[in-house]
Amino acid sequence: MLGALLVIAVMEFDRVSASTANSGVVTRFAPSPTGFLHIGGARTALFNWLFARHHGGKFLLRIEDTDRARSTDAAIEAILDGMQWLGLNWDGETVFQFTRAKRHTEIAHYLLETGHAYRCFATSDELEAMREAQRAAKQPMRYDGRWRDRDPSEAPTGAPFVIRLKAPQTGSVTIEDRVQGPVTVNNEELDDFVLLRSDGNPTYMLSVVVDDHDMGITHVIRGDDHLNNAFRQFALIRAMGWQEPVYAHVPLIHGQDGAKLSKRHGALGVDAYRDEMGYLPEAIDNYLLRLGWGHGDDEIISRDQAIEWFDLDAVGRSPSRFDFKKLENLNGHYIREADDSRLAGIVQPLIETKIGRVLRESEQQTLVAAMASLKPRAKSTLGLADGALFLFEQRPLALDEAAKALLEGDAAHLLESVSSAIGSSSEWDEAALETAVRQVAEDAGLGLGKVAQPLRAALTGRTTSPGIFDVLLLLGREESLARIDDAMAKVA
RNA sequence: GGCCCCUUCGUCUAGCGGUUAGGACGCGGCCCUCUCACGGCUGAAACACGGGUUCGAUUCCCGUAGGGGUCACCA
Repeated sequence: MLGALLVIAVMEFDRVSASTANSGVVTRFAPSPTGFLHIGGARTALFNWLFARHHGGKFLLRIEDTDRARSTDAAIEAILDGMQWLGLNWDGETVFQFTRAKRHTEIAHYLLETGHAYRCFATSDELEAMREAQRAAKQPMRYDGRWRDRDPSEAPTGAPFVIRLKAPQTGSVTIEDRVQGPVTVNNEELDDFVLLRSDGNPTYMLSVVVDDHDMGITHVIRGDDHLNNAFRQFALIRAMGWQEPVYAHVPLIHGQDGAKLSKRHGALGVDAYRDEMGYLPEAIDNYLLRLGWGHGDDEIISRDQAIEWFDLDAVGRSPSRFDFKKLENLNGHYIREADDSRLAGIVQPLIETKIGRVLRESEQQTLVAAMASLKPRAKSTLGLADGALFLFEQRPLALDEAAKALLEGDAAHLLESVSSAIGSSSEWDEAALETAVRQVAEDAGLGLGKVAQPLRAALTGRTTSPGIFDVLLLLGREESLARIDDAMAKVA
């Protein structure tokens, strides 16, 4: 019953999409949920999204979950979550490919009936032997068409079979790829690939073509590891008499060493870029956009600008290497531009984890206020959290080695002078604090730095921090004086 | 191995027959400066190689080398 409804729905969809096929751009991102949304997939999704938005078209999402053994719900979650985080919203309902298996099967049988496909009874062992022989003879390894013209009655009764496409064996096909340019392959290079497995399940090659057609996809933008598949899919599309989509095969992203991106280099899930490396989504989008695509000398490109400028013709044809340094630089830029309360919201849980307690309301306000002076110093939200940590640490502060060194010598006297100078100040604002501290330095015949550094060590436990007057302001009078006292006690 | 694709500073790229080969990241120096950042100025740094075509090639063509992708009843 459900299946019947599905078929009707698909046929309906089919008709609708066919009537709109020429009027607008429809792209899709079609990940298989066998792992997280990795950075290469994210870029493919971004390009599809930008192209669709640029043309005022639609961007669809299809989960290719036909490999039941390897697909997981967790992976689906990770993909949807990652896309939302990157701001890659898709149009319409998410299509789950597995739910359309019946439709795919029907197409395979239709092809069989119309003579565009045939049953192949060759066993796995038999095919393996064939490939082994080809390997030994240094021949290209491909299915030799042994059942292409044989009568199915020659097979043992009840023997399992697959359905293969009867692909053209002569001539050639040229794909006008929007990124790769015209690419031609001789049909003899292609074999009769499997449409339907012996267990009756459709293969990826069949499913993609049918789904892309039914979903009205006009532009297939994907990694160039699929370029060879495009020729096989072409044969299938033609056998069905369908309209071919425009193809754009984007080069893959490589690691810093030029080898294919692997876990070792950062082919991690986008969630790792967020949680473990502290990147902002807009930084990742901007970086990914500039990887393999350029627009003159422009580097910092807003979302709106990207939509306006993005074009497939400007996508390069050579693979590019992933450079964390540049991503980091972009991340620093976007952190500086980000809203303070948004950043505080990202950083707060990180801080709470580190100090092992929840931030009070007043502390949350301090955190937001601290962002202005912390932002220009951070390259990641992790670093931002680390920079804010001193504000909420418990007294007496644990000093790092360099900070301890700063408190040696006559630091105690200086701190005492500072303490009484700022402690007696009626105002606790930047102007008053600066006047007071500078006066201490001048009286001691020292530069401001000689006073500010020990003070910084006392107040933050570190040797680097935002400007010393910002620190004083953020900490407040009571906490500042108490920390200075702690430090003096420690030195004495 | 067959087929397909690629090749401008270390990296990402601009260039689309005539440029002092531009920008960005990173790196060095200087400035700013209470530290670290930010910011500003500045320096070093590239057309893989060999043939053509052309008055002239980074740019067009062909090789060579190097790199990548792909050759499943996986997607």
